[in-house]
Amino acid sequence: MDETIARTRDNIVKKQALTYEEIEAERPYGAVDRKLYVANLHFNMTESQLRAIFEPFGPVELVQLPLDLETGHCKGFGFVQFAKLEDAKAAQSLNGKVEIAGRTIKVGFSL
DNA sequence: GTTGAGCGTT
Repeated sequence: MDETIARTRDNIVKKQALTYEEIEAERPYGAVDRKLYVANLHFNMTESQLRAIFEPFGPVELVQLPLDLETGHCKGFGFVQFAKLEDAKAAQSLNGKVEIAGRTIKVGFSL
């Protein structure tokens, strides 16, 4: 009986681990529901600049600016992930309203 | 050292 319990426990552990990996596989870029896609950025925009723009809405968990490994510059778009969904929704209102380095940024939820 | 719609390397 003890062995059965131990085996069941192991199965539960493995099941949880598998489920976690499945989640990771389905969400390779993290919490997409709390992440905003920010486009029309100036090419020398940096993560700290981007963070500074969105932080007033709430805690920013993650800022990503995919870099072109050839030039080392950002591709002109990025991602801002908030700790709370409500903050992300509030920050979405910046779409078309904020101009940085002469360019009006686009803000929308990540795909 | 340039460009300009779009959804990402870890």
